Amino acid sequence: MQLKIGELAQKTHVSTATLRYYEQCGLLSQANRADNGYRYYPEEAVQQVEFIKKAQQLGFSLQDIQAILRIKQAGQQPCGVVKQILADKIAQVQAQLRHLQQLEAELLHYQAQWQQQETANLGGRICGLIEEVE
Amino acid sequence: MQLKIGELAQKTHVSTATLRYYEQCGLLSQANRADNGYRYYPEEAVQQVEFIKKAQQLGFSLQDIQAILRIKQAGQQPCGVVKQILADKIAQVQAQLRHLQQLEAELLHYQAQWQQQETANLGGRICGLIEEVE
DNA sequence: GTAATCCTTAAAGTTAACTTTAAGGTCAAG
DNA sequence: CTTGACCTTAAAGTTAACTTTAAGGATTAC
Repeated sequence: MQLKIGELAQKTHVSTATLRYYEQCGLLSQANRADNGYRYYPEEAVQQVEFIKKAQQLGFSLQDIQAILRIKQAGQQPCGVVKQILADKIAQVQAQLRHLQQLEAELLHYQAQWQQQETANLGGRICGLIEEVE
Repeated sequence: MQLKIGELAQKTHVSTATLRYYEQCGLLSQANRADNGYRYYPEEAVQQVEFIKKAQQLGFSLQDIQAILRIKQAGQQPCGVVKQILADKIAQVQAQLRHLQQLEAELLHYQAQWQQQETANLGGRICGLIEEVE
């Protein structure tokens, strides 16, 4: 069951233009072409696009993702270069995790602080911020 | 001890052009001006710039960071709107944490798998990836 | 006092990741 | 057999977050 580009677009919620762009960037290479020139994608393309989107949400650039995809696709015969890329990526992810956890703690702290104030004495005071929120 | 823009730039490893740009975006407002027009920053500006950089590394846009800064600066009199922004931000951060943890697990899995192969039977085989690495 | 270094602004240029436009070929329905 | 939805490419436009350039005034070092 091969997918035309529009079908892949629908399934992944990514525009056809973006899919062609990903191909151009080397993130999505395996589209077979029919005689009329149409691209036909295998089912796995759906997971691949979803992976790209997820990785992007985590703050990776398309170049980063290309490197990660190479790692994933290698699967069987890795070499030193690729291992190094993977080790770097893991270190980055772990650093990011630590920072995010710290930010989470900070934000939760503010939330808790405000919850307290709410239940305390803020009778009819106006929030000085509303005007600045666009 | 007020800092000139170049001094703030040195302390934060952010270019003077970027600092002016942040001011223009409303992320850095409190620079006092001397008679000659020079900006003079209070010491706290250093933490503020560092916060911006950290948040950025976590994948927040300058707009996001503006919203977070408002939350932090509010500190005392929050209102419903701001609380909502904070709650959203916490949810986002937590979702991001979950995804990152999953990615970490995946990458660690590949790393472990490869380590095993290494110690096994890969006698003199060439890594099929090297050519593809640009 | 003059050269190097720092500051000012406004505006143009850059890169990533797209989106939009233009100009055209293909296919399925009526 | 033509209309509308889908596909093709190449190229130009967009947005965020900067950087660079240009033109000029202020400060510091000798």
